[in-house]
Amino acid sequence: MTEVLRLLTRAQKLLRAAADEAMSRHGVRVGQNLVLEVLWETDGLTPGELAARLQVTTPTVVNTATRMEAAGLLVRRRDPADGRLVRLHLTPKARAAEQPIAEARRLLAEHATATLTDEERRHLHSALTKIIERMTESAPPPGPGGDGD
Amino acid sequence: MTEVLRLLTRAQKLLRAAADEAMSRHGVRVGQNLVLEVLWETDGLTPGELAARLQVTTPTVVNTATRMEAAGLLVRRRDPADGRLVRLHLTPKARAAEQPIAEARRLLAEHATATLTDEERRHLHSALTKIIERMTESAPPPGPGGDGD
DNA sequence: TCCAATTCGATAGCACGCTAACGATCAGCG
DNA sequence: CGCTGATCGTTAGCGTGCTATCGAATTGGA
Repeated sequence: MTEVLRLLTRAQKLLRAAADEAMSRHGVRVGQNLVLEVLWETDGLTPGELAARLQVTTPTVVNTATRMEAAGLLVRRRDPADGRLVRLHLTPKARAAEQPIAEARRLLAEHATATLTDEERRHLHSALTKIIERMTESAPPPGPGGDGD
Repeated sequence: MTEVLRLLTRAQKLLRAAADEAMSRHGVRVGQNLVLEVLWETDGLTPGELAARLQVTTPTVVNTATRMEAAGLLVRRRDPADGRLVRLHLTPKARAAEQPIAEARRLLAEHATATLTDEERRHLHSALTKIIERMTESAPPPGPGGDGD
């Protein structure tokens, strides 16, 4: 029964490692590519907005942004209208990486699911969605005493 | 297509967070419970053996073992026959935590997959296994130029 | 027997996630 | 107009993974 948890962890770890290796060939780490995916679409977001879209905490985005700034992938600009806000803007270097990285990501997904049929992919998609819904809505995990069904 | 990767990451993250919270109530962090699971079964393993079983690197086990030693969950003993080896032995405290932690883990798995039918669980299990096989055997990820099918 | 190579665990340093606490800025009320 | 509270980003510190490197111990060949 707890086997599924193990499989999920293992699969995710393997995929993450493969993604990191693929991304690294384009000068981007696995966590940074998630930031890029959002900023390619909507440049100039704040760390807080980015964190909300990526479903991570703000400090996580701040740290990643610092590394990306050091790597020349983005620049921080204070919002002229609200001095509390910081807006993250991609550099040309980051824009140039869009196509190859998106392609690498697509290839990885294809590779990983190559031995699955379309129906199996749909089932997987559906099952994962159900688990995510389950874990988000009834967030309180089962403790001694039963859960809230 | 890359959607499945996102879902997998998100599901794993939610489950990990829930597991960490559940385990923390028993004084054990999520990474430590994996070490416990193995040592409950086979006490006195070396960090290297443990790492192989958990499919992580040795430094990861060493660090976790250090934290667990500080928490009074295990003790290190040098192997009398081979001075290079360190054997990890659980304390009574760690053994006492076996039942509640195993139960918490079971409840979590049940909770997470509560909205899935048995057939859906089998499909999920099968799909994840296929992905893991795919990623382990043909480890080299798809790079520009095609993969090795 | 003794030295070189191998095999261990430990350490250092990084990426990426988290919570807690801090400082700066803005908004709103008196 | 000024002060209080809310809202930001940042920093500090931790857990869990990784690679690279080091020191200690064992092993095997000369």
